Amino acid sequence: MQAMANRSCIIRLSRYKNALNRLRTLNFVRVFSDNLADAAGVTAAQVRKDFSLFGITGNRRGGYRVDELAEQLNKILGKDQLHEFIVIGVGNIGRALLHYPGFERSGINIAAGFDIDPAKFNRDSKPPVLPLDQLAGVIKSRDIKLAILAVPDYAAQQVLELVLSAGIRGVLNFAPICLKAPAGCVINNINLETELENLIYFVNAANGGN
Amino acid sequence: MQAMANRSCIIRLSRYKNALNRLRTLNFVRVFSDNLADAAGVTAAQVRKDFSLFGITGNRRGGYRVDELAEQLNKILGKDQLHEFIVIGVGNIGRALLHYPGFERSGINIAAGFDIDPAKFNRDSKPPVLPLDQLAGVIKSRDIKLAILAVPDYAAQQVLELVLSAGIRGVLNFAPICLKAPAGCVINNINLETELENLIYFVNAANGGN
DNA sequence: TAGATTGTTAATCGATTAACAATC
DNA sequence: TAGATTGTTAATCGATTAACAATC
Repeated sequence: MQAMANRSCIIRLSRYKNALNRLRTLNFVRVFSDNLADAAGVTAAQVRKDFSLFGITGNRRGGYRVDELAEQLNKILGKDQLHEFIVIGVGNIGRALLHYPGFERSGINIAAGFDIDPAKFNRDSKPPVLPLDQLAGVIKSRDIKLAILAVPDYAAQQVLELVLSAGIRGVLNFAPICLKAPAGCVINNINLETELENLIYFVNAANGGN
Repeated sequence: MQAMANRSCIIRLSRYKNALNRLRTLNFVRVFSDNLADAAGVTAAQVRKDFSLFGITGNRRGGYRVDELAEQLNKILGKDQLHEFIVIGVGNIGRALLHYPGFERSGINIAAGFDIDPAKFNRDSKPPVLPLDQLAGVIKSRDIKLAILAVPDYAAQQVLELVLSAGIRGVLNFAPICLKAPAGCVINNINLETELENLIYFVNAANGGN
């Protein structure tokens, strides 16, 4: 249906969606590209361009209906269905994600955590924490397609291959190593150290650095 | 000295730097733009272009010396000095970051955590967790310029203003709201829900969606 | 209708890539 | 020297922005 959208475009759609949700709680009925642009920190032309890419149309003169627009964006972003994730590696970051309260209200469910350390196992916790050798079984029996990787760098590549062979199609990787996505699989990397280095660079550039 | 580098460019520099560190442990002496390109998932031309932006030169025919290059990248990325951060909001994410082991070995020190909940206070823990009203004092007395924000969305804007007025110049924001950077201050946002939505979109686009 | 906003096309801008002379 | 790789310029590519006719 639509042409190819890149990562930046989809991130903007998420921002528009979040802005709309706020407008919805304020009982707004209509919104203009101008308003969404302000909320998302982009230009109005960009908003309309993004919408046109997905065939989203408004009303010349009357803008967009908040509820209709929210529904269309939700559908594009998969918010109209529940998504099940697993978390692999229950260390600092993994544990935080297992219990992150923001996921529940946004259609994201953490089915289970996995670790190699028996001290971390807990079959009865809210998302259970299970041994790694049960990973393939859980993925297959519950048909899970999405995983969050929060293992140490030296284990990341091996664990990646394990989850991919078990049927995972998308991975959000927190391990501090840049994993490459094989064909038919999507990998997004979040590297905390890199993010901080980035911040440090631009703070230096803005202040001392110039 | 150098022209303006954008976020993508600096992220690539971090990747080159990480690749170099791995080469260093393997006792490599020289490296070619080609090798770094493979490691970072970019083209060799991109590597040389990035270097040229920062006046980094190699040896026509002999590539780059691993140790020299690593040193130059480290300097650009501020790895030649220790950086002190504070963490505001000691919930799931905040607590994970307070104790994230990866920071220590990369020149990043978490000076303290802050929260409003007295149950979280702990003056004696490794990074201490202090009440919010001590925030301005700590920032000023230790001349801290960098903060990680991990508070709920409704508190984020207010806390941002608090830390900025206390002297913070750079913020890594995990609160699920897009904070805008006033002039002279850098804000990088990491929105976990947005990241997962992004992943979901591209997994759908790669499989069902087409 | 008159006025305001969309949807889309064309222009601009910036970043990536290709190419190749310089040179180690 | 001959061969290989850099450093840089020019070409390409893609994304953002501007502009404006369509139209509610």
